Amino acid sequence: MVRGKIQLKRIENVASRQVAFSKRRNGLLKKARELSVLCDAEVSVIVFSQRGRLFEFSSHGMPKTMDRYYRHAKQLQIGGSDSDSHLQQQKLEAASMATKIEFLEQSKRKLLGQCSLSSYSSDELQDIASQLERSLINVRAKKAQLFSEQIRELNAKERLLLEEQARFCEKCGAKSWVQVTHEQENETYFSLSGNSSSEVGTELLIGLPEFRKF
Amino acid sequence: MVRGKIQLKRIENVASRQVAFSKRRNGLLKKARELSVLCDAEVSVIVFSQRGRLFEFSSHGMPKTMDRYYRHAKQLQIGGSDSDSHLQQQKLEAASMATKIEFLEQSKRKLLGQCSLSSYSSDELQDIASQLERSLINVRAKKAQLFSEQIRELNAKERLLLEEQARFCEKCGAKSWVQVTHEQENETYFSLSGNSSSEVGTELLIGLPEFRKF
DNA sequence: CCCACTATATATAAATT
DNA sequence: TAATTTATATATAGTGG
Repeated sequence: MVRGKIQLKRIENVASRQVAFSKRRNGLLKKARELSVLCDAEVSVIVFSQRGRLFEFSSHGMPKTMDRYYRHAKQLQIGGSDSDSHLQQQKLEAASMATKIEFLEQSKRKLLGQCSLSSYSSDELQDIASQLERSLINVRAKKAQLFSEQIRELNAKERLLLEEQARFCEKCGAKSWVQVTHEQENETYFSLSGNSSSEVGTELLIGLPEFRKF
Repeated sequence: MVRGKIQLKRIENVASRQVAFSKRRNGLLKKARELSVLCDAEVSVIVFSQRGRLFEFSSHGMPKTMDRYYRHAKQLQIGGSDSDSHLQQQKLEAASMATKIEFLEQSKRKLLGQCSLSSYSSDELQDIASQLERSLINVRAKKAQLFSEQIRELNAKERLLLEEQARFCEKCGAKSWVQVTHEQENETYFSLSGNSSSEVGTELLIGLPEFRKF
């Protein structure tokens, strides 16, 4: 900008960088305010300095803008299904993927220390990843099967108990409280045990620790 | 700025306003990019035009920055918390979460293996792998917890049945077949439900060959 | 960290095409 | 409607407090 064009790359000198940050940050926020006022637009700017200090401008309030941003993104995804929108979808997905990768990179530092898989080749790591995927499916299937068996056993036993109890009741001419409640709740409790394992993906993502926080 | 200072107020002429919006919007986004690159800062800009079109810049990914913003705001809030700022926090959190959901759902398919992962670096693949690993654990824990709860319910019900039946037996002076078999098998079948449910999955998983590799 | 100065690069309002 | 030009306002790197 002055006395020598700047290069569009990180300023290496720390002091210069800090000064430039201060000036340009103010400039950016000023421009943002001008844009919002002059052109009647909704503008939000978020800036984090290297040391984590927050600077912001928001013409309509940050939550409102963030909310609108979310709704806009959602709309784009739902959008029509012409031939062209497929390309857009691809682009969106690619962008999302990059975003997701950033998330993973970020959460790595937070949640895990560095382990030493970095010596593996890309292909090897890909193999590991897909293997883990298959493992997940196998494990889930196996576990589901095991638990389902247990539950089936319990159900069978309970049926026996109920039948026997029914016989007792017949003899005694009374109806037990337990029998009544069981009839009410049986359906709800055991509907899960028979489901398939094909929806691994959804559950997997939902299970992400970072994701849970929100 | 040119040929007459601008006033910091809405441009009334519609055409002029739109032209100004286009130019200033580009300028703002450029400045934002420059700030992020030159000063190594995390910068996000969201602009909605009057007609609702979205323009954005985000140096580190919009969800990440929104997430960081939310967490930062939350931190600040710890000091004084009036009822209004709490509501705003809720909204912020919701918006942040929703955006994150959007991005995660969009990228779900790709991450879970339908695209070739070979274009990613070793580190990135490592992230994905360990994320899957941790996700696996979470999913497993959740499932185990769910099933354990079911089993615990069943056990509780069965105890009730048995007690009631015992009372019947007392009256009738007989011992039922079901009661006998239950006494034999109770230990084996139901040992899971008594102790902590979180360990069920781990034991299961460690026993599987696929998991050992990681 | 912020302020002030200055020389220059950039941004942009308005006119033109 | 959008690109190009022009003239001027603004932003800002470098410098010194």
